Amino acid sequence: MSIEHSILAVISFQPSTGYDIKGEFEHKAAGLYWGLSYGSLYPKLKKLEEEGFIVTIESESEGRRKKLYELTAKGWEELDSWLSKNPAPPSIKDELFMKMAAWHREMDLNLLSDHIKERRKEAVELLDYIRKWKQNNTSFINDVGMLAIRYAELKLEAELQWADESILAIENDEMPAGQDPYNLGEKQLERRRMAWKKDH
Amino acid sequence: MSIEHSILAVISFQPSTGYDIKGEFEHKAAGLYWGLSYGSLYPKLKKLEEEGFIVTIESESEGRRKKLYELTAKGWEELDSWLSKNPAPPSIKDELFMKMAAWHREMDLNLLSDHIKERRKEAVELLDYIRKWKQNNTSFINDVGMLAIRYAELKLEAELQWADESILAIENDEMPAGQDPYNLGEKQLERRRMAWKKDH
DNA sequence: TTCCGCATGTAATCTGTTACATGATTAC
DNA sequence: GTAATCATGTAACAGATTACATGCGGAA
Repeated sequence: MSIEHSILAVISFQPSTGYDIKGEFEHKAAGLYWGLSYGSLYPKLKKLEEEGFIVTIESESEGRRKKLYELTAKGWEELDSWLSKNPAPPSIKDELFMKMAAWHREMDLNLLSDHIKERRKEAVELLDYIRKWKQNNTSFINDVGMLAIRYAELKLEAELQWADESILAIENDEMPAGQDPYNLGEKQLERRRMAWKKDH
Repeated sequence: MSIEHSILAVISFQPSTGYDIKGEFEHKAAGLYWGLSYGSLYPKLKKLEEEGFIVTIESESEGRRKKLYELTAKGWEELDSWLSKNPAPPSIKDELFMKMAAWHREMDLNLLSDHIKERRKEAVELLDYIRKWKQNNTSFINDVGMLAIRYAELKLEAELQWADESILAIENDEMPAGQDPYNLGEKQLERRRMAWKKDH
């Protein structure tokens, strides 16, 4: 039920429309927590209203069709109870990690270093965005929020450090030594050759 | 199609059964890349075989029913092509981050520090697991794989550092200053009180 | 002989996205 | 006047999980 709670969290900052909420997930969050699409957002808002966690406090204002949602007492209680519960461990899906784990001897290392450079670029951009955000004098960020931003910053700095180290290692051919007790690396090459012969 | 590729990647290490693959995602990966359930694994293996990326090389061996899958030439090609493509940016879903962003003045900070301590504990365990893994002399890890492990290590170390910093900050009441240009913090408390009065 | 690990699979369900449909307001 | 942004919503589809169903082999 985590997405529903995130919606309650966004509304807790200030009464918001579905559109506002989507924006909050798109920009502020940029890569730090997950996004959501209108296709799931609007049905969920409807459900949260039916269940009494939120209410529409404004509708069809100034000729323009819009619904501003606000938390009810029940909504605040639910938010507090969610905040109190131990958060689930982070779930990370990192294709770069998977690809490195699967990288094999016949793959060009320059390709990998391109991937890492690209990742580095993304990290620099995000880091830049976050650093501006925390002193833009526009967003509401309380002291705990600052701790959260520091969390994101440290992780990105670690990513950057790793990227620099790794690019250097690849370019200077100073890769760390692996381990291969059953000689699977050699067997892998052999299996590849076999597959090739068989299928061609 | 990323999960399918991860399956090909696991088989590339050595011919594997569905059960083996599940295990690889469960243990080795522990929090570093995503898991998958039998409910999606077996249908995908079937599909990959139908499409000619993998073949069954052994079946019903030693009386026991089992299927060992191996990559075909087409499978190796698909794997190489996937490795060559720029990996998608990592997707992170971190409830702790969301909760901190939503933390408000009426919430007890000791609860938050408990959450962070729990997170710290998880990070220590994972770090310990990874450090043992990279010198267990049992797993096949090549030089690029070592780079991947270093990646995970650095991120976990950053997490640890942040946790220590943050717990200290909370306990010594030395929280970083936030920003609140529109005084939303005060308004939030007022909105809470209003909701309470209205609904009770 | 009973439990645990190995091993495969399906059906119901849940959760979310993409693409589509609609329309008002605002900035250029 | 026209493009971008604000704004809400649905239907078809994609993707994955949970729970269930089955059964062998080895260890205690």
